[in-house]
Amino acid sequence: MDTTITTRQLQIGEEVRRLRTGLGLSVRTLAARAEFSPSFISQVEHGQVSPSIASLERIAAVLGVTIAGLLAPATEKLDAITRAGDRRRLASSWSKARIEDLGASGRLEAVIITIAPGGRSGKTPTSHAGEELGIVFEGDVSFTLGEDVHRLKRGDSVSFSSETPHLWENHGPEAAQIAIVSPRFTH
Amino acid sequence: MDTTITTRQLQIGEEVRRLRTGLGLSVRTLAARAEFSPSFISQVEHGQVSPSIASLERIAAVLGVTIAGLLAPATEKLDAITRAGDRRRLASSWSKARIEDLGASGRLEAVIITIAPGGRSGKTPTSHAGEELGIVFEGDVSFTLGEDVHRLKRGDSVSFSSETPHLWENHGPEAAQIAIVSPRFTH
DNA sequence: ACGGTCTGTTCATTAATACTGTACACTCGT
DNA sequence: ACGAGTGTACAGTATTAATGAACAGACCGT
Repeated sequence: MDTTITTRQLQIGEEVRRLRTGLGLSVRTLAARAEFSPSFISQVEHGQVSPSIASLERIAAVLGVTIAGLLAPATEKLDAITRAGDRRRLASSWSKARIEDLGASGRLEAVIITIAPGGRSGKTPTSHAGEELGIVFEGDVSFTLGEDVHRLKRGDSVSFSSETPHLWENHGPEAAQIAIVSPRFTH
Repeated sequence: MDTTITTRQLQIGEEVRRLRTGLGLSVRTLAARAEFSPSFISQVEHGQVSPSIASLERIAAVLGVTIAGLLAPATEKLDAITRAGDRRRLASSWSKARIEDLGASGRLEAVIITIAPGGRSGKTPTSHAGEELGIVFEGDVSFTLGEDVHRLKRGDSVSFSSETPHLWENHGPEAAQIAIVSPRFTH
């Protein structure tokens, strides 16, 4: 037989089961709605098969998620509140800035950055994988994105691919704060 | 033959091709590294096959992304700035609240909600698929999450699974603002 | 005790299709 | 004109996804 079971298949299987039981569905009813045999669903949940995208999609549809929802299962530390005065401080290479964690649970990762006057995220714009959404929480900042420099004020937001070279700076006389959120794609 | 081509398969194919050409790889070299035939890679890129998870993972590994990166490809409208006074207003069923778009590009979706005194997100806590990260931008709000009610002030943040019943309320005398970010899993 | 009906799992068999191999058409340097 | 690169088309097969039947256990009412 030699049924090879990979980690990812197990991961998907666990997520399917978690969602199915959460919806109060039995293996048979899920199978019926997705038009599969019950045994197949069981095998999927045990990671014994490597379903095709098309098959997974039919299963995901019944569970009310997209296929990506099955493949990037949320980490467990959800439902957490972080008080403004009680944030975990993160190490950083920024000059004159403090980076604090807003909770990196689930599929999102968020930090809030306090930049002292004259502080910036680096000497030159940086470029890395991923994507970011920034909201200016306090103060005035100048934000370099690619070729352009934007002056952002409280309430302004920016959504960009992290591959575009970017740089945050605080030229103003007072401390500025920006909240930055990015999607997690940890395996 | 009757080769059925689904939208999702095309989507994956386009993403594979985008990543491959971005890395300067030819169909043959990608095939060799992932240990597939060139024709198979071509078929995948054209959405003519529905590869198994295991196969897709081998391809994703060569391309330097996770499988979720292939399945939840970013939408194109990236690198956009939204000014505080220039946000697109969204329709909502909230009472005494204004919901504005912060840009739903890429894999993130963000809104900022202004709740008038006495306003709330609904009569009872709602529960739906997904996940949210909220940051109180202005004012005091009370936030119900499951059984607990939390009083949140400016700068406080909360990260939770949308499946947990939740409700936003503004009991204070002044308008409150919260920014909410969630990962997109739109097909 | 007894059916009856639900639950999920195992495993050999098969029907489907993922994947291959070969052939093709095309562009680019030499 | 050749060789070496590019990507694509298509018929075939070998893999395996998916099935079906039979299984053991839990629960219910009679």
